[in-house]
Amino acid sequence: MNVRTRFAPSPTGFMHVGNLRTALYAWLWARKNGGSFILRIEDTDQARLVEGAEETVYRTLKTAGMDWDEGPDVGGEYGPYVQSCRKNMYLPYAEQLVRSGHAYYCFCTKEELDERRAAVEAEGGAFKYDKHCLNMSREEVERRIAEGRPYVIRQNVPADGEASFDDAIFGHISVSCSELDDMILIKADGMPTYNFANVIDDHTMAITHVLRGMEYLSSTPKYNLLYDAFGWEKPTYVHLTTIMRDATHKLSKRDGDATFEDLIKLGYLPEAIINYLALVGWSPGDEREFFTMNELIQAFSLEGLSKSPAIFDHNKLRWMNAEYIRRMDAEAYIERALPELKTAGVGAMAETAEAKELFVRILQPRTEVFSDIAGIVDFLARLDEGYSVELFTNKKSRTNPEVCRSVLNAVIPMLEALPDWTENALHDSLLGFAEAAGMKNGTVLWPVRIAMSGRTVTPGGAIEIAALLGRNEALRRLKLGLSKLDAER
RNA sequence: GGCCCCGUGGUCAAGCGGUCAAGACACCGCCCUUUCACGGCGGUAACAGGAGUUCGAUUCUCCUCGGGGUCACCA
Repeated sequence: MNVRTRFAPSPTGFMHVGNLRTALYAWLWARKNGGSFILRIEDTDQARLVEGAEETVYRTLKTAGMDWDEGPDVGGEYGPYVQSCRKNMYLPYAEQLVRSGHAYYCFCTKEELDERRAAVEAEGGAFKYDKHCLNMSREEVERRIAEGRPYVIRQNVPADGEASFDDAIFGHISVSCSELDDMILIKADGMPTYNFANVIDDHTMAITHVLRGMEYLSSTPKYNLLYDAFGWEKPTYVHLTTIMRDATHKLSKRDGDATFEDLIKLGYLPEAIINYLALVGWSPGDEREFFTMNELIQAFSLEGLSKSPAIFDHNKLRWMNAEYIRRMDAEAYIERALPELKTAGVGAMAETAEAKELFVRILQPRTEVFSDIAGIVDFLARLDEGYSVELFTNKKSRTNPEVCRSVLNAVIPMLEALPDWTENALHDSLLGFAEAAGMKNGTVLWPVRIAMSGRTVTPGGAIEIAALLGRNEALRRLKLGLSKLDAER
């Protein structure tokens, strides 16, 4: 079988990660089977169009590493790929259903319907269209159409019997026809509804596997009535579980959950996001966790798809992103980190090859997300001189104000006399002093690092920081630290 | 509310009648160490509840409970 899958977003805004995962699974399934992945834009709701949303879809898919064989921008044999451009294709199919008795014209206005709905709901009932226009004579229908009265075309759902379909992961789903409403196929503006356009498009585009969100699970039996009415072969349905923010809320842009592009801006790597996302709701069945796109294509299977919703775990995404960052080579890392260093105001410190290497060494194992960097290194650009003298006291390093004062008093002139301000020289000098003084390394290095950073937690240690700061600034900070200690006496 | 779907540690998730119920994230402890991080080692922690079926249920069935979805001229 020539597998054809599609991703059919409506251009109503940004692409959240749930959508992206749907696209990913559809893409993987097509690629795994040597089939085609089709991009289709579902813009039948003219009121909800959002400027630029289509480009966002293209951009997101591309940076996520997915390509498409057919779509609005690349064309294809089954075009057009934008539903509004296919507008004229749907009506004939709807009329065919009218002729075969599977659909009918309806002249009830939205206002009338709202009224009836309100009345029924006021009594606690669930409104269902009452087939009010079903038995209108042909002549009457034609007369009204000739008068120019607005109308819709509705599906004529049988009064009884079962509607059902088979889902690749949920199995047989069956619902009684009496539960089903006569859904609108063609709207008053002549546009098809999503429900109808979907059936027509999936069929005319020869889609073999429909991967889409869970929210369509309960309406799919209705679609199948349509397939049966046309006598068409049904695609394989694969309904994907929802990605949740927590146990009771799904992820949504509206509630401030990050979109794919938000995550990219925050400094997440596309490969890490995709890798993580693939694992939310799908398992390869073994213990592997790291996948390249090609490995995902190999490993992907419908059987590995989960039936229950999954909560999006930012924590784990962060961890996975950190893993990807650690695996970058130094060159790629510094290229990505440099802009962050610049915004932190330490770009000038990262100009030489040695300095770059040093930054990579201290930063790469500590970077979970690139946007973290600025906050980690900003102290290098500017010392917050108001730091508390209490920072000098650290039990594990066996320091107290008295010890720190004497260390700094000894170390400042020693470093001033250092011929070369290099990591090696600083290392030998500082550790040599510790040994000579019979102190733990930490006892010497702690006050030096605190004075130079004003922080208890820093990337790298005293030696690295001193090297980065350079002789003048490092000594200035050491002297400042000493004077703070003296002032406390 | 009707209908549909789901229910293994805090989270992801393996399991598909017989397991001491994997693994990962997070958390905790220890080691390494120039703080933190990285790395190494170890630990806490789960089959929602109740009936069945069966020699035997996490696994099959039913009920309860919990959660989600859906009931638009939105997709």
